[in-house]
Amino acid sequence: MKRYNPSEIEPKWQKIWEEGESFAAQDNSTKPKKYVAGQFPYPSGAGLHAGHTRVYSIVDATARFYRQNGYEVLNPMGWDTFGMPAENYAIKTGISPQAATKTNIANFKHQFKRLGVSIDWDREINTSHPEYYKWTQWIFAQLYKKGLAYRAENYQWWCPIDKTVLANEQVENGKCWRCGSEVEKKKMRQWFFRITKYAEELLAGLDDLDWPEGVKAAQRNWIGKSTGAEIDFEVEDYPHFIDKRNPLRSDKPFTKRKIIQAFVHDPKTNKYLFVKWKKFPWTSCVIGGIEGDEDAVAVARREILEETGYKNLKFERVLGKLRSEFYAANKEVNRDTDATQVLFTLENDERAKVSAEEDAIQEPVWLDRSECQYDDMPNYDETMLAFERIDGKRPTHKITTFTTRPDTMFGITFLVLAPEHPMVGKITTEEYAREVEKYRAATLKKSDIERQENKEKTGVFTGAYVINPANGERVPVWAGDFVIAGYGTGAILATPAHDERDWEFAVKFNLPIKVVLNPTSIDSKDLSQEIQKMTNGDEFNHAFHDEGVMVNSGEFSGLSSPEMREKVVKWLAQRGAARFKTTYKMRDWLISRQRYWGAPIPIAYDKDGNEHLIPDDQLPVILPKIDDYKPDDSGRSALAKSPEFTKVIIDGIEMTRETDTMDGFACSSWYLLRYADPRNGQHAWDPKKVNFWNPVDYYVGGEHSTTHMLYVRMWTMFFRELGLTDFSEPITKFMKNGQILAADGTKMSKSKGNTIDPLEVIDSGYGADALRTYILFMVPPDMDAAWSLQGLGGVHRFLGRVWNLVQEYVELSDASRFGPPTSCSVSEAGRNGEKERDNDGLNRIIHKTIKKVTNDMRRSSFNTAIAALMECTNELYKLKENGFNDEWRKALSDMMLLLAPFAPHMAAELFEQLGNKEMVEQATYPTWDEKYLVSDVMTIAVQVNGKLRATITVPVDADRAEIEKTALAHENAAKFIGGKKPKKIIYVPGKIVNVVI
RNA sequence: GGGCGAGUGGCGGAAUUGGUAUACGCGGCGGACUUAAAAUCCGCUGGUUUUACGACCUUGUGGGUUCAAGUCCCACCUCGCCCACCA
Repeated sequence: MKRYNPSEIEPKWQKIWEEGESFAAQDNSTKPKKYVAGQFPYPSGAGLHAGHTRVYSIVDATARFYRQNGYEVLNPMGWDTFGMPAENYAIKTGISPQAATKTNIANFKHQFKRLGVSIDWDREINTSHPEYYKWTQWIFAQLYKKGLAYRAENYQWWCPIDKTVLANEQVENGKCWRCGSEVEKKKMRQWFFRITKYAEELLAGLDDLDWPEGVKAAQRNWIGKSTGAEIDFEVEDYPHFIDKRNPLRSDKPFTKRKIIQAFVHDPKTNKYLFVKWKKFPWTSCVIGGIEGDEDAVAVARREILEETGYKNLKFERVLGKLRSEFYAANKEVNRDTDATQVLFTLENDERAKVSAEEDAIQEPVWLDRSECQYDDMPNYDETMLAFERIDGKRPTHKITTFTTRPDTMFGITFLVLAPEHPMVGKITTEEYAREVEKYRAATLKKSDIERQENKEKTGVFTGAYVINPANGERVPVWAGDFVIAGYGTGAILATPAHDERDWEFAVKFNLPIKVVLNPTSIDSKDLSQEIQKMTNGDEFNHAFHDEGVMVNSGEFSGLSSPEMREKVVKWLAQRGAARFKTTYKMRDWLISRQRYWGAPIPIAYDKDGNEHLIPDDQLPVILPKIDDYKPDDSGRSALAKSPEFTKVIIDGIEMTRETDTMDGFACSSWYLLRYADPRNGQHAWDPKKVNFWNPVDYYVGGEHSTTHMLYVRMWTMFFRELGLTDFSEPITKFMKNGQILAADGTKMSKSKGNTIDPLEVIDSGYGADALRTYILFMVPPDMDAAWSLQGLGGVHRFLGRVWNLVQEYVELSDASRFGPPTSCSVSEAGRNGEKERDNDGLNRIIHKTIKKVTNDMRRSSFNTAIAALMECTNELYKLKENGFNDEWRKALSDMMLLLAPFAPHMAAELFEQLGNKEMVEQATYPTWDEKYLVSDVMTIAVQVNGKLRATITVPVDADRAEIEKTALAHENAAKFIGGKKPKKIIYVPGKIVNVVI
């Protein structure tokens, strides 16, 4: 008897498959299609690892299963070849990425073939081949034409020593991975794809996908939708000017002076109250000095009365502030004034007597809006600023914040801007300018990791204030790096009593905490006390951020927080100060890389720096072979050093090419479509072929595919808009494969030396079949699993048993040495009810297994399917003690068909040895017949009060009464029933009798 | 902090719809074959208890629903993974 020797049969069948092109997918098939694919690999120099083996064992078992089940199956393979490793290798060794890639692909392909995977190699693609990236560039052009590819400024990591841009993962503790020097963030022009346009569609589409919930959740989280409101805060204006007619004199001392500027509006005439100076050709509003902490409004009221006699005034609001510097000749000082502007309405024109002194120098006048210019203020624009406020027009300076909790509006005690926020530079007062600038610079240097690790809040006061539009309160504005520039508006309103982060910030910088929300269970006084304790740092150290009832919120007090959210935004919206807003965490996709080894971006610039698409007939923009792959001093890729590359003529005009290349994710965002039509030289694909094969029915990939799969989805949505596909979701079912861990349960890594080399496993005598079957058997496909050599041995032993069983049968059958036929088939013996053994007859075993394996394959439960085949083998071993007969040939053949998706070489070999002319991978998958599964008896569990007390065997056609009678009569059951009358008897047909007493 | 998932023998795991928990494999023990070993084959293998039949306990912990719970509900504990100052 021949021993199982995979090293003999595996090469034999691999050769047959290759020569017969057994797995070529037919475009014009009339069969239903199944498109099965694993995420294509990056062919590294190290060759296949255990993870690859896992992915493609899952893919191949599924592909083979559907192929045997009458589907036209597309199971392609390609290479994701662009990327940093090849480029770094080239910089180090001088071996071109093209050459290294070629070698690696050849090695990967060879290794895949040794696994015996059923791939249609005619459809092989390679993203770094011009035939492929021509179309990647073409797709870029389509996106560009629709405004979905654009250039914008963006902060990038920059190493000043290497003079190169670094990716996030190349920055280690704020230092360059290569030279160890401190890196900084630099503003650079970068290319983006506008994926945010699809945010809502990407989110909504998830609901209908047959993907693992965890993967869907990760995408939802990545998209990060949140609904809230944008709220505008007027900056308390404080424009500064120097009186040009009265310039400062450097030899004179400075004095500070606080003043008010009082405006009175008469609604009847729509005029404004001013005073005209009698001795000078000046007209101005009422002006007066403030002493100490005096109330500006009271001062204004008094000054108006003193200077003009008007006394019935209604206070409207404080408008803001103006600051000026000038030389006051009469006092011989440089004066720095800080003017608070206050507006009143005239209720009636009753006047008091003005003092003789005042009367002598000035008289009141009523002016139209257009006439209102202060003669003593030289800068007309600054003057107008104050009047724009009088007119109720929009303020010139505002800060827009995003919040999900507008209900806490009345609890705002400060604002925080991201340090990078453009308003920071504009609003910061001179006094704080140095500190703010220092902080800003320090923040830009911090790596993201540092920002993450150091959770301690940092920030600086800008010196500026804004007005809370809900209650008119003055609110200080801070800059802090816990606010992220790219999210929302890069500015937040802080309600420390009701937000953890604001809380921390307030505590650290000793800012006020104002409670405006109570849990319903505690009345308002209680919570204030709690908060008081919190601020004292006692028992409580956190904010209350749940829903509740509003307090201290003006007319909104008493509303529930969700109710308030709606109402306060609507209320503010009437004044143009707020609007409902949905934001997404997801940013546009940055695709430009200052790297050589990628698909060149098909853009050129004219003399004036205008962008021009490379025309279609000049595609592809070929990546030229160069000698030195190092990026040059400009921080651009090595391509910039090639004048032949950079120079291009478009429509007769000489231009300079873009030297950035595209992110590898761009290349992998459409490869699943290219497989449907991989050799098309005229188009990216023929929609007819793509609409036949795609979307992918079964896609296998690792957990790091969240972004990859978002990008694939976005592109597909775009293609659908262009009419290039009929569908907008590219992947119908996704299987997230788990990792293979080392035997000690830790991650495999070269440095630890605990990796498993699949080729070594094959060569050491186990063979590809045992390797594949073991990998699928160890755990369900989506679970992590630790490698076990003993486990592999067990599966190898199982395959050996299958082999020996078939050998035994074949040898006996060839020699025609079967004894007289034994009645081991239910089809004959079972029906006649001759022998009890017939319940375990050949057909029953096989059909039971067919059913189990088929159903398990449909739900990708490979481990249990293989377990069923092991069980089947064990049972056949017992059965063969009674001798073989002719029925075994069919039974064993069927078993080979079930085994083929896992151990295709052995199945093919044994299927052939069993005398089948067909190839196992083309032969029809067996179906089960229920008639073999029904036995003439069944086993019923007997429970008393829910506890198992006995099992009884009854004829299948026994009726309920009979079964209950048998159950009650059972010795052990009767013991527990103890002669009592059952209250109730539950009978679950074919399974259980439960006697309740 | 947020999200997702998982806790079942000595180990990996099975139990698909609430219906005989521990399939299958590993490991362990015993046996057959062998001069011997390997390989192969056969049997036993959750715990406590019992001569035995059996009984009692057991799916992270504590409650609940139900004739019946690994499975459903509530609370808690532990672990893993992903995202993470996202307002």
